[in-house]
Amino acid sequence: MPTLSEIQAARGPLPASLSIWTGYLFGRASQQCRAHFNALVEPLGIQGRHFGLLAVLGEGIPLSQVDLGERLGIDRNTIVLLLDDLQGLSLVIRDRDPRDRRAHLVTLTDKGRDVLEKSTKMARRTNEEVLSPLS
Amino acid sequence: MPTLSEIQAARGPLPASLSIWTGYLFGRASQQCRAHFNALVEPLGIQGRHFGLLAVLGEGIPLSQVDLGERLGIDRNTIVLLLDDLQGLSLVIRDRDPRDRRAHLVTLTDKGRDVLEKSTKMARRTNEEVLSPLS
DNA sequence: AGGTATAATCAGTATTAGTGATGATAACTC
DNA sequence: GAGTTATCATCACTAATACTGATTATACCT
Repeated sequence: MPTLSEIQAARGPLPASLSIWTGYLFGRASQQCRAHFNALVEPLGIQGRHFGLLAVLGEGIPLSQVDLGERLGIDRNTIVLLLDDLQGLSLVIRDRDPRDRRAHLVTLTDKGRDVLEKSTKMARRTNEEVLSPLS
Repeated sequence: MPTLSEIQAARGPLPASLSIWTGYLFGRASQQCRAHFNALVEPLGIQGRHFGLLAVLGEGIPLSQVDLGERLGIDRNTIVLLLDDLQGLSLVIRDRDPRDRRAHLVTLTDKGRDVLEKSTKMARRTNEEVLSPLS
């Protein structure tokens, strides 16, 4: 994996005065990755922010929505909305957890696994293209 | 400057399945930097997104708003709003460009230079603290 | 001079994240 | 085991931020 300064150098002429501001570099890089990836997965009906959920669920362990939120650093309320999207596309299922009937256990459907696979390829492509100017 | 994998390792237990998704790492890192920095500069009345403007203007070359937007990757319309904030705090001045009376030349005031200096220190502190878990 | 392009601004909209309240269930306490 | 408190998911509302389109002034081009 590249160093930050390599990334910075590759991103083209950034204001010199901002080179000390690492957070800015992260922001720019994240912005570019997101834009690139979003364009790639748009035909699948999802966005970058859905990918994290799919990827974590792809590990095969059914998780509650709180768990998902904590792992991904996403607010619980936002998780609800993102899962609504994914459920609307039949990519995930919410089942009551028999051990805790307040919670929902979220799992990928077959279609969800398929979309995860496809979008994982897109993620790799995004990495390559966004980081390609390096070496 | 550290490598991405070092940063990732330092950020704590991230879902393994997301390690291929570089954009996610950038996003998380950027999020943390912003939160940390915002808290530090809040007493100065500004936010992270204002810092970029101050820093670029701190180079001493008066720039038009379009130039600022291009350098920072920020929409022209958003630049207007951010400069409104900074002008409201008397940190910048907008003067008509005598060579192109459509454009405004934006420069730092003395107070702006002072705030830039202080917030630059905060930026350094943020870098250190956010990246400190590395060696 | 007339047509086209650009700079800044504004008003409106869209997107997204965050807050507070609610109903259901669980865990705890006595 | 009844009552209190805490937690999970959801919803409705709000806040923050970014994007769109229109407008005005000025420049450029021929």
